[in-house]
Formats: sequence, C-alpha cells, structure tokens
Amino acid sequence: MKYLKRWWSDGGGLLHLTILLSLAGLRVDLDLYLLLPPPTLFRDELLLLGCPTSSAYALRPFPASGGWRRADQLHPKCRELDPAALPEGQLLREVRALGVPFIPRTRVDAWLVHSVAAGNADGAHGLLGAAASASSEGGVDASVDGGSQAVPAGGGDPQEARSGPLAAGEEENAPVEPTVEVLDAGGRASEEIEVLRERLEAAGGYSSQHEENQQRVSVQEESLQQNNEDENNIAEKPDKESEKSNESRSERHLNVTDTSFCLQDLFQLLSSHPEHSSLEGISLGDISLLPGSSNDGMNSSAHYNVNFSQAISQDVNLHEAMLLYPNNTFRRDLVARTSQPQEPFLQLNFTTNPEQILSGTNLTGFLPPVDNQMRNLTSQELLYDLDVNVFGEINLMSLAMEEGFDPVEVSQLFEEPDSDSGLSLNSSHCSTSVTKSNSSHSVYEEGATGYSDLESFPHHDLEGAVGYSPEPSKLCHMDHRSDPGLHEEIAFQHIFHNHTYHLQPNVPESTSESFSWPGKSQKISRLLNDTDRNLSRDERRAKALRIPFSVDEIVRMPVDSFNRMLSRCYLTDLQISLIRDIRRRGKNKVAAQNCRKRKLDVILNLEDDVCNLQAKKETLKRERAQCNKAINIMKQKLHDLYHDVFSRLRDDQGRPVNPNQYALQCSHDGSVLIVPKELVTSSHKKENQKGKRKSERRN
DNA sequence: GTCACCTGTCATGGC
DNA sequence: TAGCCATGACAGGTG
Repeated sequence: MKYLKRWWSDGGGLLHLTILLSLAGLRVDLDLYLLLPPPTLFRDELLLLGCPTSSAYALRPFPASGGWRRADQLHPKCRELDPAALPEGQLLREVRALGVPFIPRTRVDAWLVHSVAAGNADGAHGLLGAAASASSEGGVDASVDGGSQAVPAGGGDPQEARSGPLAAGEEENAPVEPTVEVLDAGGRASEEIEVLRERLEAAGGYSSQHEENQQRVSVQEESLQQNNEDENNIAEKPDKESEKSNESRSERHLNVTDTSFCLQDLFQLLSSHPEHSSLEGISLGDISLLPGSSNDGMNSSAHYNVNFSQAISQDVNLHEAMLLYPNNTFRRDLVARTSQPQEPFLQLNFTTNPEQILSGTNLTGFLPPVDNQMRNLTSQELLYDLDVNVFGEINLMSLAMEEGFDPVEVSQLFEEPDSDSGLSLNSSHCSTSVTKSNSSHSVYEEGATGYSDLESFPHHDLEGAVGYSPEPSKLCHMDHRSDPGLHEEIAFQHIFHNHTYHLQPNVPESTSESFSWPGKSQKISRLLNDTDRNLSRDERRAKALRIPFSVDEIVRMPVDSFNRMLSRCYLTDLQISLIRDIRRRGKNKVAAQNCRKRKLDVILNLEDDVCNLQAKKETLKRERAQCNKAINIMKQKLHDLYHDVFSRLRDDQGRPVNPNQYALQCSHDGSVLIVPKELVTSSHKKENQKGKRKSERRN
C-alpha cells in the first residue's frame, strides 16, 4: 500500500492511497486520490481540474476477474443516472435524491477513485466516471468511456482528466505484496500534483488573495448551510426507500460512503468467488462495512462526512487484515473494535476528526472521544470545524498559545534531564499530552479551532505510526515556489492510516473479549519509540514546537532565505529562538565534524610524514653504509697503491725508501714528492688547526 | 567500574 | 556588526 499526502501552502492537498490486495491469486489495485481543495476553492475551480464533484463517480467500473464491472453490477439506483446529461447542481441533487452516497460540498469536494487492476493489464484504464458507466449499457469499454465522459458534465476536460493524477496503468505492475511506502518528492504522484496545481493556478482560483478567500469561505458556508438543510430534507426519502427495499447487500449499505460502497463492491466480488473469499478465514459475505447507517438519521451531510472518514479506514483495514491478522483473527478484530463504543474513530466523522483523513493518521486512542453532543452538531458547525481543522491543523504552538496553552508546559516539554542544553521533550511529554488532549476535546465541543497534536499524545496510545516530517505551518504564508532557496517539498509527510475496521454495532460483544488490541498498540508504540529515538534532539524539539521546517533545511538554508523565512512566517519567539539555536548548533556541528575531519587528516598526514621520514632515514643509512664500504675499499686500494709506489722507489744509492720515514705528498700542480714524515706531520697539524678554526667560524 | 573513543555542544577568536 | 568558521574544552554516550 502506498499513500502520499501532500499539502499546499494554502491548505489544499492531495491524498493518494494505493491499496494493493492480493487475495488468493486475485490481485486488486485500488488507487484513491483525495483532492482536498483549499478552504476557498469553489466547485467551479475544482472542476477546472477535471475532477468530478459528485460521488456518483464513485460508482466506478470495477473489475471482476479481469473485466470491468458491468453496468448491471452497479448500484441499481445509479444505472439510470447520466451525469453528463445533467446540469451542474442538478446532478448532485439527483444523486442525493437517489440516496446514493456522495460527498457533500464540503472542503472535500472531490474525490477520485482510480483504476482497479485485477491482475490483468486491462484493469488499468479505469478512470472515475462510474456514473456514466452506470448509464451505459454495460461492458468494459462503456464503463471506461463513461468515466471520461462524466468529467465534462461538471465542466471539466475529459482529456485533462485522463492525463491527470488518475492516468491509467501505472499501478498494474505494482508489487503484489502489501507494502507501505511514502512516495518521494520526485515521484510520479508529486509531479501529477504539480500539474493539478498549475491548472488550478492557471484558472486563477488557487492563488487568490487571502481576504477574498475568507469572504468566499463565508459565502460558501452560507450556501452550504442552505444546501445541507435541503439535503437533509431530500435525504429522508431514500432512507424510507432503503427501509422498504430488500435489495442486495450493497443497497443495505446505501448510506455508506463512496469508498465503503466501493469496498462493498470488492466484497461482492470476492464473495462471488468463494474460492477466493476464504482467504485468511474471512467470510467476506458476512462483513458489513458500516453500522446501520440507513436508520441513524445520518443522511445529512454530516453523515456523509462520517462515512467518508470511515471509508479511508476501511480501505486500509483490508491491508491491515492481511498484514496483522493473518490467523483468522480478522473478524474478531473487527468485532472488537466495533464493539468499543468509546473508541473515537467509530464515532468521529470526517468533520469532527479531519486529521484522520488529512494526516492519514490513525488517531484512535488519543483523540478525544466524541460524545453525543458532538454528534448532534449541525452540519454548519461540522463544516466549520472542517474549515479550521482540516486546513489549519498545524502550528501547534501558535494555536496552543491562542487557546490558552500554558507556556510553562511548553518549557517543561523542553526539559530533558540528560540534555546538556536543558532543552528536550520527552520527560514531561505525557502529562502535557493529556492536558492538550483534554483541551482539544473541549475545543471540539466548543466547535472552535481544534487540533490534534500528534506529538502531544503519548506514543503508546498511537495506533498509527507517524514519521516525523515537518508540516508547513498554517500561519506560514511564505511562498515556497517563489523562493528558490527554500525547499518546495517541505509539505511531504508520511501518512499512516487508520486501521480501524467498522462493523455493525449489533455484532455480539462477546467476541470482543478475545481481541487483544494492546498487543498491536505496543507494537506500534515500539515502532514509534524507535522512530522517535532516531530523531535528534533538535528534531524532537522542532517537532514539539511544530517548527514548519526540517532541521536540515534550517541548517542548510542560505542566510538570506533563512532570514526571509523568519520574517515571512508568523512564528513565536520560542519558535524563532529554537530555529536559530538549531541553525547555530547545526552549523557548529558540521563545523566540528569538519574540524575533526581536518584534524584527523592532519594526524594522518603527519603519520604519513613520519613513515616517509623513517623510510628516508633507512635509505640514508643504507647509503651511508654503502659509502663507508666504498671508502674503506678506496682506503685499502690507496694503502696498497702507497706500498706499491714505495716498493718501487729508490734513493740516490739505489736502496729502497723506507715508508716509515718518508711519505708521498701530492702538490697542487699534480707533482708527487717524497717528503720526510716529520715535515708532513707538522704541516698536517697546521692544516688541521686551520680547518678547525674555519669550521668553528662556520658554526 | 574504568577507559578510550566518538559526538554534540559551548565558548572564543579570527575573518 | 552580524554571521560564519575554526578550534579547544567539556560532557555524555557507548563499546
């Protein structure tokens, strides 16, 4: 499973879920692109992306053993629906009137379901447009074409939609084994995001002024409120119809979200292949995706939000089921989790717990439980929460301060006993987390700005691992694209999904007793702890203060960019101080490393010099020995020559010259004289004395 | 427990 | 003058 989330500086983002399922030889690749427009992105702007705005498209073609889902396999109420023939707005109303699950015009205004490949290459050509496929006569090609035709119904360009993030065929060769990885900034998805972004910017709706956005948000919220009221009225009809109808299982979950519907399709598919559905002991036919949503009065927009949130979790639950519960524990897990009424995730909807979708993080266990009062919030309130929560989740410090967060707690957060600088995180983390969690809960209840500070929660409560990657602050308005000195990929973040699986609440509770959830929690807790331990102290500090830049960026950033960053971003004094400290320490750390490296190089060079000198010394010694040897040879030869010369010398009387009384002396002109030794010794002494004097003068 | 080594950090000075 | 860099000194972690 791959997933990518990328946030843009104005609050928009795109969530990419790639779910690879390998079920008894049947491979299913699910790609979900959740385009999360910025708060002020309007429907028309969104349509410029070629994105459908109705979840009718979620009724997409679905492969059945190598073929596309036929139209007659689609939701029966959508078979007659032709979004291409309906004007904008009417389509949505029609879909809603049919009781087909849809995504209301909240901030999550479009969501796209990518191709499904069932082990054959043909499955890669799916592209949305299930509603159009529903209106078609059925068959593979009709479904595919319907997808492309459906886009212009909302004003988009089908060609662009084809070339968009849902470009087909890239996942069909993906590894079958479920894996979790985060696409890097240079990946295909990121490039596609940039294409989308450029389109949106070209449309002039993406980079609009903040003030205009605010006004548009207010206007949109008013219209949304009105729409939601209308929707509530309309939604009552399908509820009644759904109660009367006794249709397929998918209809029994009429009010589930698009994703749940899609997964229901998957389950149907698997159920239709009992030889496959027996995988891991899962009786797919018995799996109900959501509790009786048709009777809970949740047909309002809030209800759709609820299911949208759960939809993501369901997708990942399949993955989780295969990864974590291979031994027939899947159902027990489902039952257990469903039977936990206090588990927040089951109660939270997308609006009340947007971080689950935005961060893709399973916050179950540490997000404050949402009580009935929360569930009774009006759609407008929920949408307002969505505004502030979804697109303004970060900047913990600022928000914390604004929400009355005690700075002392922050300072305590930075007290680390083993820290030489007195700054750290861990020790007082848990207590602080509890406070924050509680405050967050109250914030939710008040309908005001809420945040879910992952860092603030104890790790052992986490069910989804969160790799730290600084997110751009909500209050940071600097344009990374215009600043070449800054990285544009700051917003990349690891996403870990909610692995909660939802079942109907009437599942016997007895089965939940056999479920040992803490085991998994401990596993992930260890994972988190290991991950956290891998972080440096500054990284943990930056994480705690929600510094919107990574330590590496802070350190390596040129000074001009660094100063611009500090001036453009609305950072607290504490954050600025920490950023400067991080930069100073980071620079000094690198300098120290370089210094030690140089010092080590110097030492190594000196050692090399020593070795070289020692070798040279040995060489000189050898040369000296050779010279001495040569000198001795020369001396011997000279001695022999000397005696040979004296043996041939004769005095005036013809007698041999005694070498003990005479000596040979070479004059400057080359002549050789026979001199008595007494004279030679006296002259030698004088010369030796002169030489000593000269040498003494030289010294 | 001690020691050597590595690494991070701070203080300081030079550029 | 601010910032960067180099370096000595110190402390904590680790084998």
